[in-house]
Amino acid sequence: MKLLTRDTDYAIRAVTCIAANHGEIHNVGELTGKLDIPRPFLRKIMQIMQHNGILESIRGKTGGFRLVADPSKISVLNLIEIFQGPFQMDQHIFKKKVCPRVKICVLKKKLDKIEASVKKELNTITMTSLIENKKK
Amino acid sequence: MKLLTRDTDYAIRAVTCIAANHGEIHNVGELTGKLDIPRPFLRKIMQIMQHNGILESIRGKTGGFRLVADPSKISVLNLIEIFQGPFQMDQHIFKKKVCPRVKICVLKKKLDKIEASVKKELNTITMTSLIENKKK
DNA sequence: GACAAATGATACCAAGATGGTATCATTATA
DNA sequence: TATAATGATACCATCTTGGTATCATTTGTC
Repeated sequence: MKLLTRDTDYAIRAVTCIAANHGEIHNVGELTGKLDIPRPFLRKIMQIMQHNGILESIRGKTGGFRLVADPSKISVLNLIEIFQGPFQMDQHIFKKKVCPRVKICVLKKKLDKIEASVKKELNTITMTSLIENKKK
Repeated sequence: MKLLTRDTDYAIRAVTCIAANHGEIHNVGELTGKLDIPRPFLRKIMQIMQHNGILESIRGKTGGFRLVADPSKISVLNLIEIFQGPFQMDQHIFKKKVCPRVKICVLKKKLDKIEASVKKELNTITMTSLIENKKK
């Protein structure tokens, strides 16, 4: 049960890396080298983040991507939901009928509670919190 | 990121159902009817639990399965690990090189902490805790 | 002993998700 | 006008999930 898929993982790397030099334009070629992510795959990921209001793109020869959202407001949860869809860990549990003596509600409730707490935790991990404070 | 896959889900149903009548032999045909699980799939699941010391099998015409482990000591975590392998939510994160200014350790540590707490919670959900106490 | 009905062991399989690649069009700078 | 960036899409191989199918073996009952 992977919490982060590959694209989310890569996205976190890319965003933190860009956020470290906030305001500057970074192109995929540059990031590919820094982050060791396959270039075409990273391109796709960057485009998705652009569609989702995390990045802004500049086209043309000296183009690239720039952070448009506030890095202190982008959480790991945000990126997970962009790349993996709505966060839910207890899909399709006990939808069908079950042995009558089993308290399905207990399990459902406990799992829901776990889910909520994980979600909350993931939301506190912001991009800023992942960047070194010390200069150099 | 599903916490429980289908087999784990089914296994929980089956075990709780069997545990509700502890000591008795239940065959797959009976459980299939009660639990609404495809028969051959349930058979496979039961066999896996037998291999893992949860159930004991009785062969022959009046055979079936019987609970061999203490239902108060079988947790949802146990079943997850049987069907889904070792519980780890942060596989392959940041294995390769990353932008030097990014604190990869922070993310790793936070995810590890989340994982540990989820694991702990899942371990407290035992089969007994899912069975109705009231007779009938 | 033969039959029926259970499990044991395995092999197979379709659909969807994952982790990418490839291609062509468009934009903008030099 | 050539070059180098992104935009948009289509494609693709592999793995995982959620099963099915088959044949062998065991055991109770007639």
